[in-house]
Amino acid sequence: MTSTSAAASSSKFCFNSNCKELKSERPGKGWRLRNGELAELCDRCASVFEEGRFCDTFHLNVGGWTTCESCGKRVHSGCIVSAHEFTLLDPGGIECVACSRKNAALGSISSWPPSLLFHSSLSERFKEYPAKDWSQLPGSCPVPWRQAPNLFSTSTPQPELHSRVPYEVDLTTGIDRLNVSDRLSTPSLEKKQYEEFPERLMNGPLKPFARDIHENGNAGVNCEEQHGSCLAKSRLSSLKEESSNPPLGLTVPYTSTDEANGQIVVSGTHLRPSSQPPLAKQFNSNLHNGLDSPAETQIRNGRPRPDGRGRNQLFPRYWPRFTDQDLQQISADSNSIITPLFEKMLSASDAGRIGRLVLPKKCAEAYFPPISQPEGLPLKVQDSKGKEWVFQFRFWPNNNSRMYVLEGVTPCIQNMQLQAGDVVTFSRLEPGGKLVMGFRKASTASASEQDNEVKNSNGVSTHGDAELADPTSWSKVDKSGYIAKEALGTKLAAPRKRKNSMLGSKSKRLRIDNEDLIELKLTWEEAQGLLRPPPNYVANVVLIEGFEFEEYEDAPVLGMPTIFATDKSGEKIQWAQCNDCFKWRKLPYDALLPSKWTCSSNSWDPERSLCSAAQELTAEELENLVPNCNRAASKKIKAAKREPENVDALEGLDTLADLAIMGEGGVLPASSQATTKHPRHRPGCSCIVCIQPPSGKGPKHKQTCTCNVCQTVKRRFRTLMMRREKKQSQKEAADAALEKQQQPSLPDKVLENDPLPCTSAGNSNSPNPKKVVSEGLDDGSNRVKSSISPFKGQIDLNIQPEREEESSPGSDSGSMMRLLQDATDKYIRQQSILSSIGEKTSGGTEGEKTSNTVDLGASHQDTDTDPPTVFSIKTSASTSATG
DNA sequence: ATGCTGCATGGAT
DNA sequence: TATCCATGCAGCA
Repeated sequence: MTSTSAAASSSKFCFNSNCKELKSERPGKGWRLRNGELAELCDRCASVFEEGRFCDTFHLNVGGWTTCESCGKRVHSGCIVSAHEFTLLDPGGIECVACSRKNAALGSISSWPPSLLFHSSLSERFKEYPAKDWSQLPGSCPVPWRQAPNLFSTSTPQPELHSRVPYEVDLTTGIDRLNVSDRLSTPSLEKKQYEEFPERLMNGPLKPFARDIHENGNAGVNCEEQHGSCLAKSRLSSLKEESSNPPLGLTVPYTSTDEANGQIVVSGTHLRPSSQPPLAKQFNSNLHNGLDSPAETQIRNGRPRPDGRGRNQLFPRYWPRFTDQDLQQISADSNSIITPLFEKMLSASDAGRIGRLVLPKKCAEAYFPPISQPEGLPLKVQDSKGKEWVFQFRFWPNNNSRMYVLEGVTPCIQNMQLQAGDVVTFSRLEPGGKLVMGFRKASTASASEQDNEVKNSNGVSTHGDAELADPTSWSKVDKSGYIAKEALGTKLAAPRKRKNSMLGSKSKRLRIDNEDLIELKLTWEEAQGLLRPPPNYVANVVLIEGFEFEEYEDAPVLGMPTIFATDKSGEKIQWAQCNDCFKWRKLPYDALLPSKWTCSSNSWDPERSLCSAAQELTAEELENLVPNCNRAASKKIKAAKREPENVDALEGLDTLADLAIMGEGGVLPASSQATTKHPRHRPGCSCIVCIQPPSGKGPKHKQTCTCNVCQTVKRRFRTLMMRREKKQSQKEAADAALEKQQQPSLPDKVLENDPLPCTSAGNSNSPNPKKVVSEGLDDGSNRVKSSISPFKGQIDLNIQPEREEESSPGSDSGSMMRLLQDATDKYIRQQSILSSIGEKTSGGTEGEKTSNTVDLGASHQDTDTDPPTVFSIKTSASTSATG
């Protein structure tokens, strides 16, 4: 057969053995051969085939004719050419396609495409040649015979076809889809498994999509039960292969939620009689009796389908949850049905400029054509707008496995305006089997989409803008740096960020991640800067080390980033940008803005309470304001390089900077770390990583240095301390409830000189940050340092607010910490003095005090000239974040 | 210098 | 443990 079929394309003559005509230059295509190729026919035979009269014309005198049990029509049931023209009936006999459809529409029992009979062989074949010959499947494939076992064992790869033929399933037949869907079925047919099947079926809220019939069953080509048992066995065996993973695709979150409300009906209840394959209804009826449905469900819903290796369970995160409205619209408009296949949340890499979308392996193997060559093949995908894209579907060898990617997705991604965190969905449009790519925005999903959205089973929540903007939601949001960053409006680079648990690793990559961690913490700090008091809430002002802090019992709101400045008259003001017109409006210095603010809310300046009002700030002035932060940093660095006094500056703050990083990250970064910029950092990034000159380069810093690095380090230090204090404060409050208060809050001096750091006995009900800090130093080394520190705040730089559960840096941390502490002590003392006299002295000082609210990246200013501000810290938030 | 390509790495599951 | 997959990165154009 192989040789025969091979002749299909090589011979000059029509493939019809009853015809001796020469093929034309562009021979007509007939039935699909077992090797996947299409029989090439002369024009006449092709025409006859197309009209469905091939067997009638050429095989009349050949055996194998059977009569349809319903209508009596004769069908050449033993012929590859007519394989799709009939279905096999359970009691025996056959039914022609028309009758099969009709009966299916009437709710008859399940039918299976005859091709399913070969599934075991098919899957077996795919097991051996997982990527062979599937490129042909997309084309019209009226017969399943190409999957015949002997073929599988002898078939030869045809990479040329793979690379030539874009994947676009022919609408006229569905067998290809059947193959697509079931090609992963496993071969073993164990009766035992079959017997288990119904039970398993009933276990879950299985409500498969009617459309599965399509997927399995070739668009209306009805095949009957007789094969069903066989098929079922085959499928059951597949299921069993996954038995180690009971959830399989059977109890599917979205199945349980879709049909009920019709939201995911994409392929089910929205079917129209006109287009809905009769089998659909039939299928549903099967569901009710629990037979066969699980497998169907699994397939239909894009649930895990066993692959040749028997390990093809799709992870829940890839389960399609819904089809976006556009897709549904397409479905409605085109009288077609959409079957969600899978979805994937875009990673930073996916959404990046490389244009490569990594496909989940199992999804790729389950729903995309098999590819044997790394080059893969072009894949046509239609987007939700109907626009067609051609991606290169290919793979890379990877650890004896494959990594599937779609290349060239950048235009599409951009067209859809997708970013990391957004979700792309892959569906199949029926009839036709065309791949359709939809999407779901992570942050701007439409209301309807949000409504439709089933709660994410894997816990990935899609935060809408509203949710983020909603102060009440803030408290629900994890107070991690990521969320904070998100809250700040910064796009999340990797929504499903891997847990950072590689501290101490020597790997460069891990070190980079450490830096990432640092940045995240800075982000938290930035988030603090955005916190605003809740409306009508009077904060408790706490003075800590000369700094005023506002404490809130309730969650503060996320305020809008503003630019603090001083106007020409010397008055302290701030600039805020309207969310609508983006004009900058001058506001009182103490104005507190909601996270979204528009001109209409500008009650301070009625003349500019409309977006139409001109902007007071000139472009030049604005330019001076906005980029100040980064410009100033670079200026300072440059200036420092020029200034001899800076060149030979003490290493104190340098050390402080390093140690602060170490403190954050838990390890002292290697010298190379400071030079390794994480890709996430962009020009203009003002985080500690980016503003640090490469190790060994850049200026040395004096204690009085006011460069950005020093300021940032100091600022961070303070923030850390504050967070620590707050946590301790809360802890103390809790402890206080249990312990007798032995002593009122101790004067600073007492604490300073208290050689016994264990001062829990001296707890005070009123939070005393200074004392709290010392109380929090339950680590032995910390205690020592605290006791020897002249620093009245008893701040131990070894504290890692974010890592309180972790031990302090390594054994050598002591000396480093001393250095750090020394530097910090000096610095803090200076700060205290400057603060107490209320002078606006060095920019560094002022910057220190304001940076937490001001240094918010692009929209915030360099802190040099900013007036003192207060920290807006939500006690509970801090606690939850650190605890 | 820049972007692309193919593969390697390693954390997460 | 094996596998997946996000991402880094060397080599190349």
